[in-house]
Amino acid sequence: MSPSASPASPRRPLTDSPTVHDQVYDAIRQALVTGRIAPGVGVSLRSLAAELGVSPMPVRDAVRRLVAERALAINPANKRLSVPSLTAARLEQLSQARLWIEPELAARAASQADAALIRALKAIDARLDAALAAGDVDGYMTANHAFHFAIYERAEAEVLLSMARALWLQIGPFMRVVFGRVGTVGLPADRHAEAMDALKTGDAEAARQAIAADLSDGMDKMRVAVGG
Amino acid sequence: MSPSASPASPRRPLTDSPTVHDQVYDAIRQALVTGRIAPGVGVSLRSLAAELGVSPMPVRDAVRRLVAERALAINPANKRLSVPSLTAARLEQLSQARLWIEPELAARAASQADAALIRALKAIDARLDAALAAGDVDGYMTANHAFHFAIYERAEAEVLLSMARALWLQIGPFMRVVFGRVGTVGLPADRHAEAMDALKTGDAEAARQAIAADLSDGMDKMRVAVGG
DNA sequence: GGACTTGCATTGTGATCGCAATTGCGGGCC
DNA sequence: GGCCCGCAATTGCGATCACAATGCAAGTCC
Repeated sequence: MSPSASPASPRRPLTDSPTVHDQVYDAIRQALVTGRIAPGVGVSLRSLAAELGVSPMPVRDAVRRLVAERALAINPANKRLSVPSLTAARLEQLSQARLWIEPELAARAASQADAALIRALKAIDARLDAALAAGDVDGYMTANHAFHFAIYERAEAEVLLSMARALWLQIGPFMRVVFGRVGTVGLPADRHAEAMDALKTGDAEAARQAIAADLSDGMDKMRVAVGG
Repeated sequence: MSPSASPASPRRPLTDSPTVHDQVYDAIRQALVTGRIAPGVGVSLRSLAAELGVSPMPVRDAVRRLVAERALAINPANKRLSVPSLTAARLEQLSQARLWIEPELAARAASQADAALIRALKAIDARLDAALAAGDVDGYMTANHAFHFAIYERAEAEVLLSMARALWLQIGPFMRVVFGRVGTVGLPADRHAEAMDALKTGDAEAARQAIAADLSDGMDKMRVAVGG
């Protein structure tokens, strides 16, 4: 694979406003969340760089960042990197962490919510339903992510928010497994309606419960998809 | 800054077994935890590299890693990096996260504890007391860190363990503030004894309570040091 | 005398080069 | 025919170079 062999589609004006590093980071992040990089298989730094049309340097930086966020794993012996394998133990720990952090963020956001947030959430939820009806897995997952973090960002809790981001990044491959096996059907958005109601009335505890229930629903599905 | 130290020295004991990146990472990490880098002041990549006698490249990698772990912050405008400032909101969030994750790790470790662990903990606690008596702040903090993570590593929960590590890294500067103002006195190690007893008997709930109490003690002190 | 502007030094970023180590594979040997 | 050794390609790591942007400071003009 020669470095000058793929200027076809990935050759983009990468040097716009953000740095190349950020673009590479987002690209790999997206590839991870959408499951384009299968867990277990090893990927090489140079191949990624060639695929993105940049030098290995920003790729290395992005990979280090993702490794620090536990979204990528690196074999100590090989030094080769791969996606962490999906084990029941990992899923259980990630679920437990999410079940504490994310309801907390929702509860904090309840006191900060306003009409604009509710409107934005309704719009996102509409996109989510549309993607669900169309069987658009990527669209559903994007909208679901947007819905949750539109809430969480209102909590004004930067530390917890960054932890939630890291958890979503790690649990992305699991989500892909869910939709790959059981499909997008059977994932009701009722919890989202409950969450929006709670935010509208500023009820922190109700928001906490709604998000906790939403997470539990999704994680139960992941559990059956992974564990058996 | 004196880059004439050894910018091009071909043979250094640095290239032993671990990589230069890891050494730089550990060096900056230690500097952060021990408070050698004061919060708010900006540090430069090249100055760090010159100080460590390496090229800016592994320093950049290490800094990216630390930024991803929220141990360092980077100004979006300046692009210059600094230690995150110590705010009450940050401390409160970090405390809340620790209060959930670390007792959980202790509880999980309770079922895995054996005599060897207890012996190791006793040795660490002895070093801790010695440092406390001698007024050795660095020694105390090192021993305290070792005590907690000797327990946590027994939990066999890699995800939660890495989260705990990141939290300690972020809360390090706060700890330095505590010892800079109120000194090392008045930090009883009784909770450590409680924790060891709980681990010895395999009592998960007692271990959880002991670690939670230990954290609460320390964080109360940080709270008064920062907020008041 | 004070504020603005212009010049230089410094910083972060990205690319290319060189090096050591590991992997994969082909040929030679038993 | 199977196993083992050795060579080549690939990979990651670190250094150096080059460039754009920012910070700082001295000089200049009002």
